[in-house]
Amino acid sequence: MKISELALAAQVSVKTIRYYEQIELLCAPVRTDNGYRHYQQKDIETLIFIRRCRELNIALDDIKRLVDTQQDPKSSCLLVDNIIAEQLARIQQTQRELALLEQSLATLASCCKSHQIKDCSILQSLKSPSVLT
Amino acid sequence: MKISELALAAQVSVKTIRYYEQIELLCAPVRTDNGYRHYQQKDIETLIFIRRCRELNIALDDIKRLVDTQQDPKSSCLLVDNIIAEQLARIQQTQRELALLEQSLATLASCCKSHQIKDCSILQSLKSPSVLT
DNA sequence: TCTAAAGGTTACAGCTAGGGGAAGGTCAAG
DNA sequence: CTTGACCTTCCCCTAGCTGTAACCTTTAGA
Repeated sequence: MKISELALAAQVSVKTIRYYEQIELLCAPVRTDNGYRHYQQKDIETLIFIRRCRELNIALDDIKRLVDTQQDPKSSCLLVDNIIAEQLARIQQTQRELALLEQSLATLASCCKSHQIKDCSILQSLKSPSVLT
Repeated sequence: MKISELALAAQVSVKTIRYYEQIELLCAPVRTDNGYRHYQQKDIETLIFIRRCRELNIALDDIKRLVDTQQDPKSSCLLVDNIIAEQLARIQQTQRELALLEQSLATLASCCKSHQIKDCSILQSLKSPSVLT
């Protein structure tokens, strides 16, 4: 199948497919006589797997490791477990940070009762250190 | 004062100060005879303001608008209110997305009881569409 | 048969918000 | 006089793509 057909089947853009090949996340496919990339059914599965991982916000480097791991059916699950666990930990950490940000912003958003810049409590707060400590 | 002194006073790296000047977020300072940048007291305040905004994850473009707005003390607070409100909305949206991600990852992390890749439930789940729908 | 649109190819630039490091000029202390 | 710390400009690097240009191939319609 051609690249646009793979893109449609896996719900990934043509640009992205070529990018994945460039960073060697996807193997370079055979070419037809006219130089067009020619893909196999198996590539759809791989690409869908990659898309799922991306939807979980897993970094391309880690996805590469996951794809490689699957080449050897006898290898251990440890790598897989670790990548998922670390990703979960990262997301939880980000959530904690965003919760603090949300607090600060919510406080800030509700503090301005003025209409002119010179009296704006938001700007006052951003100039003094009280907001973020 | 010299750039390193400004950097210390505002708790921002020298690199970052030069970058802010380059993107015209900070005004280019006067130069001393040897070509060194020479800053005023006022620059410390501006830079601290910018740093506070960055700590709230506000984009440099928006910060630029906030800095510009402060030049005219008679202008309205609307812009300020909007930027803060939009930033709050963005962060809340990201929080909702991360909560979904966390769910998926947590489910995934706990599902693998195998030790070999070929039986790994995590990989199985990532190949089937069930995880993310 | 000619032509125009649609789709393929490569290569380069750009996005955020800076960080790293090279090559060279300047300044103060010992 | 030299050494080390600091200053300058310049360009490349990050992640994960997306946009654009220039060019080639295939396909459908007049």
